[in-house]
Amino acid sequence: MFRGNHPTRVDEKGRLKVPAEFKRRVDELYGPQFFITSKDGKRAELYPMKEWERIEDALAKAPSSGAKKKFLDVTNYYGQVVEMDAQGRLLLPQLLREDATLAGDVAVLGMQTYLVVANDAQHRAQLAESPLTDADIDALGVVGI
Amino acid sequence: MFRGNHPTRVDEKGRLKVPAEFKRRVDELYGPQFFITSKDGKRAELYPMKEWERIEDALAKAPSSGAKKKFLDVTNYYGQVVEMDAQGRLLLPQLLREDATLAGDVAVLGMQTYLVVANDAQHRAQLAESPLTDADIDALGVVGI
DNA sequence: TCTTAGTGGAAAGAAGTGGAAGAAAGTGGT
DNA sequence: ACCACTTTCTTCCACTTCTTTCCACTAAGA
Repeated sequence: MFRGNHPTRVDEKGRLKVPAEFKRRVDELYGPQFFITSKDGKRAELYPMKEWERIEDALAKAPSSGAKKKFLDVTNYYGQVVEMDAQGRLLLPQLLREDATLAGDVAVLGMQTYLVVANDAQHRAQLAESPLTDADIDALGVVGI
Repeated sequence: MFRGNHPTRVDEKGRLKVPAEFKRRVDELYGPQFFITSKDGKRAELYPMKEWERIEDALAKAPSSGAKKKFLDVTNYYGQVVEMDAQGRLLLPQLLREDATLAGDVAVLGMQTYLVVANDAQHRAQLAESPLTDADIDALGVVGI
């Protein structure tokens, strides 16, 4: 399980340094292979290969639909299989770097089964724009929050 | 399995450079022969010959229908058997190059068993036109995305 | 001070590109 | 009908550019 925010940097070659905390988990639970993609072109999502394959399988079983087609179109457009180097760096796909403004300082968020990489300023703006409401929390139906 | 997007170029002779990542897979699993066609004239689809033959077989067993006739009509209209050269290039059928505006920068998308070649700008425009919404994602009902 | 995390960059190798030379196909004239 | 010429197509060679990998240094924390 990936948890929390670990700020890191993207160098001029477009390489993302995977924060040590996340790298430990990756080494332990998964291999060095990732599927890096995006659902909106605004932030990168890093799926350990196993997790992405699980999603592909689930998707293959789902009936054809507009949503499914759109999902495949966009995730395949931004997506690339990428291998982490010995120093724990991932070369982000160029299209995604450009569209999501991923350069210099970025935030890496643990989202349970995958990681999100976002431009810090952009991410703050989005949080401000669509904040979590009481109604959202109620809808989750989770006790103790 | 073909996955993700590997941008490449079509030169003035109409030759598509197959991205190295995809070429490796082709060399490994299939031969250099492809069936290049389209279902809508808007983007090219590249089927390794084996995969296309599998489709033909399935089609031969299906009962005659309007859908089948239309499928054969359009795929045979645009279709051509093409062999990859030693440098990993495919000469795209001229009709398809014209109708799908395949020149200069193009996106090559891995769709599991086949590849899609699309004009980059055109594909982006389509993504922008019908974006993937939160509701779409909810509708998929897949855990962990 | 020692160990672990993070960074930069050089060298080797792979990928991509253009174009020249050879082959094939098409055309016209005797 | 055959030959010669022209033009187009195809294949392959050679160069350039980019990518990847790995080494070594710096910085930070224990």
